Amino acid sequence: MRIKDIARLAGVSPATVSRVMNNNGYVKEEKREAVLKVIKDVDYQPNPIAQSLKNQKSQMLGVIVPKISTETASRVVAGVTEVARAHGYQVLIANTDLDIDEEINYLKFLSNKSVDGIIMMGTEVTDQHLAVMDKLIVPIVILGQKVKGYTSIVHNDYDASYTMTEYLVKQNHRDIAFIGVDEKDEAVGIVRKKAYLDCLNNYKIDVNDRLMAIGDFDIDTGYQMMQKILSYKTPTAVLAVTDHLAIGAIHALLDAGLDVPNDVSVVGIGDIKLAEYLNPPLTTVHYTFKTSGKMAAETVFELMKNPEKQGDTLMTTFELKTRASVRVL
Amino acid sequence: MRIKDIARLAGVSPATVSRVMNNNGYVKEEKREAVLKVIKDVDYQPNPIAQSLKNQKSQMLGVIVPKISTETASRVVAGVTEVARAHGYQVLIANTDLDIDEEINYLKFLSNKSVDGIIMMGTEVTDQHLAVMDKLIVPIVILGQKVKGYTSIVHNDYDASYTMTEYLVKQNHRDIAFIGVDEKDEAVGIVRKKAYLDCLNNYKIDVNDRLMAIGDFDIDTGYQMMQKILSYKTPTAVLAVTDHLAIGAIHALLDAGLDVPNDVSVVGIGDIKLAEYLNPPLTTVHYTFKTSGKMAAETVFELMKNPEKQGDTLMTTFELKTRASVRVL
DNA sequence: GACATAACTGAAATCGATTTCACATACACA
DNA sequence: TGTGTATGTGAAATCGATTTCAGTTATGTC
Repeated sequence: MRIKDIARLAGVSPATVSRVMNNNGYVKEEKREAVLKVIKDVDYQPNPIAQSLKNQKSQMLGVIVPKISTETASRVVAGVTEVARAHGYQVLIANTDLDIDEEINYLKFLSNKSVDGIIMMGTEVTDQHLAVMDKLIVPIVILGQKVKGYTSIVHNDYDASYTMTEYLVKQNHRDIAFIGVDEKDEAVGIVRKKAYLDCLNNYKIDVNDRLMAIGDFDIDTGYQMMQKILSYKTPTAVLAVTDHLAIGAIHALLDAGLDVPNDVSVVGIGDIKLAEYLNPPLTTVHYTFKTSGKMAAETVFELMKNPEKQGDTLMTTFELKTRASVRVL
Repeated sequence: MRIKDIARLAGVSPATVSRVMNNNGYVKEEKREAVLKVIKDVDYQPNPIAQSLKNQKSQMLGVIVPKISTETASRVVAGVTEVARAHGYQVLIANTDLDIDEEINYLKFLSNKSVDGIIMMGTEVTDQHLAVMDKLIVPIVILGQKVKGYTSIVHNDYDASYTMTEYLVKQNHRDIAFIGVDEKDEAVGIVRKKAYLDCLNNYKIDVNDRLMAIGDFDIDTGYQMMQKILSYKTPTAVLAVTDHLAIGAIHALLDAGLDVPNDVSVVGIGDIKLAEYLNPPLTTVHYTFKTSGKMAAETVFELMKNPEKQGDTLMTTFELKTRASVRVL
């Protein structure tokens, strides 16, 4: 069913049908009703692709995620889809599976008027990214990393990590181990570590390199890094920069015959869904990822109207979740 | 940059540029090179929307999910995107947030030649669904529920649940409580319960209604249902039809001063990522959701080539994961 | 050298909508 | 009764690609 068919059935021209559908221009009441009746009878829905071509907008938002199957990404996408739907938009998912080249390919592809706006959950933003982003004709919002000149929505990594560290200090911990990730990830790798270091310095606590370990994002890495630290010394507390790393650390401690939190306290960052159901329930920092997704989408719609507003950095809130994985010394 | 511009720059007609891009028809080697050079110089990428309109396919797959932020859904989507990418396809996410009306709206919208194939992760398939699905012109694959006349990919809910129950029986449990969900969800609500009942019957174990509770899908429900069962009697084992329900049950047991597994054994179904890191690690059934997503996508591509093949039911495998949450009596 | 066939090319039609433009009719006001 | 404005309508152009069709040139075969 094309608009031509509707026009024929209603005894009018395609132009009139279009006017009825889009509710603009003059249409005599009788004809309007005739058209609406036909539309209803045959359950006509206009071809969105033809509309996109003519209107020069696709009514689609592109979301580039490093790995859709993570809790963080899927919550962000949930937020984005919610806002998108409210604007009558669809969401196109570009799942890069942590492949940087794919990320750039998708940026190019999506930029190509195939979506009206892009939300990128970045881990690493390279010069290659910037080169492609510079040529983008649709607005883009970066989520999770701060990129100069582009609108970014960042989690308050510094304050979150600082608050978490400070919390341990205030529970009288002094031997606080650190399990982090590679510095390629600016927000998690660099910022969260800096906050840890700054906090220790502010409280005049010696920083001990051998109590610090760096690795990947997964639970296994948390386990191994914890083992590595234990082989040197048993700290009284451990700050892991993600909850998954914290889970790995807890298991390494348990396997080493230590009790959490009685022998060693452990905290994470992120507040994954199951954090409160772990044993012990994990003390961590709660980020509102779904809200970040909503913010990102709303900001993209903002930018679609006012492209010159590009460049702001918005910061999401966080909340300390104190649970049973920390002991007061 | 449109194809016309490329044509002008290369001194040929748009038709020739198209022939070069799509590698069909005759093009003299020199012209081909000239065109390719221009394409490369200006980094030309054809407008996918115009292509979709002309080619009558969008190179997009639509995925309707009840809730993208669940582990199951996001893993399925991960599988779908992987296969889609291999076929040069994009993935459109329709997140219904468990709203049945939205599900039907999306079906209508997507059917409208806006995607070339649909994958629906259904919970409940109503007559309204069927009415819309009947009119669909693009292939559809239903994931997680069996729907007559349509290609479905189902998890082997019956065998999984039966195997899980039988496992408990073989560990000499006889008082096996059951925590299920509403029957609106055919696969989880009906099939998994039937398997439990059949297994008990086959082993001549009396079924006790008061050891069975039905509710929603979340952890809290698991907690409450377990409390309800405990108020009647303390069973020796509990079968929860999802891992989340199992987690809720475990917490209710712990809060009631009972030990898992020494006082009560608990098993789930689904094997969420953290199942093995829970305390105790949860005995459950592992489903390959990402693989299901891949299968679904591959099947859709199959159906795009051979629409007459519609109607098959494919079953995914599962694997019993025996961990420490069960004790031998 | 004649004729068939292959190689090559671009103008124009097409996909399905929207919008401009030109034109027609109705209505108001002097 | 004329003139200006509001109302109403459809033919045709347009969005950016692909493809058919008709026509031209090159190549091969007898």
